[in-house]
Amino acid sequence: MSTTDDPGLAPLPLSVRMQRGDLFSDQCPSREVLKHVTSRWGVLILVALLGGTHRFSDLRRKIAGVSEKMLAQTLQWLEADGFVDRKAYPVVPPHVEYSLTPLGREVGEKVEMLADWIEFNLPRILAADAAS
Amino acid sequence: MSTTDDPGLAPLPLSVRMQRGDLFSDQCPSREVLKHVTSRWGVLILVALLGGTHRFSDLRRKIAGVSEKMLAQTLQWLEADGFVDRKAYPVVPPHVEYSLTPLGREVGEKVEMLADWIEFNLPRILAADAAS
DNA sequence: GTAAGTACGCACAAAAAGGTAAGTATGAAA
DNA sequence: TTTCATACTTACCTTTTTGTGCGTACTTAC
Repeated sequence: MSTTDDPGLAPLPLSVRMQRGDLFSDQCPSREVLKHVTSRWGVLILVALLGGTHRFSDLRRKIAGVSEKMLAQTLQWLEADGFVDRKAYPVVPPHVEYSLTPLGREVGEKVEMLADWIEFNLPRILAADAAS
Repeated sequence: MSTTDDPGLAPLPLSVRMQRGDLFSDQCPSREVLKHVTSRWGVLILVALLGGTHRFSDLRRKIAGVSEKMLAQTLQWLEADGFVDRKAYPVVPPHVEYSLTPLGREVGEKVEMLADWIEFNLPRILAADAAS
């Protein structure tokens, strides 16, 4: 099966698939996409891949704390959304390379800006935490 | 109690609180902040508040699908992180106004850029979904 | 001979997130 | 007089997410 594991993504009419999404409405599929992109590991994967192609185990080592299961799953979400490109070489010790598609590079950049902002402004945020 | 409900935020030494965060490392507090900001309702709250001050029930109506519980909880996270300002008027039917702090406006803008990108590019993404 | 590395899938379990319903105080509208 | 609206909190339960450990097929290094 090559379809998504999510049974909620029934075939939508073309007219709907042409429209801009609306995150404020309940049923909008953009919420699913947002979920994948902003998921715990999705953010880190996108940022990591902005730095270039990585193998599965490279990502696993770079992103401290991910389990193999979650890394695989999140990569599959991002692949299904068209953000990540997976290239598998049928060699004996498995060899798979992950990279961003053009679409993935675009979201990745937005995500990275957010991630960078948080990293850079952590001190200001922690100061707020302490004051609360 | 005015501290966070999260027992994991023990008092950190000042020297640590001055440093830039690193999302790739496991224990970095920036991951907590990221979690709040990119949480299911956090994104929507920040974007909504970029449009101006809102009352609790205004937010509830604008963000289709949030429960009161999650709205309250997410607002508390964002308040503790210094992104949201809560102003309560001690009148009989409760009246509370939420707005963004300067810090909140900064993250909010990053988040909005991501949200906008997703909404605008939904058609391209759904096309990828269909092709998978 | 045996352990390690690779890129996962699967079953089971724990943890976290989320939803629902009810309660609160009080004034105003129906 | 019953109902509604406000801004939550709390208890309880369900759903979702995440982690853990094991298995795989084969090669290389020890």
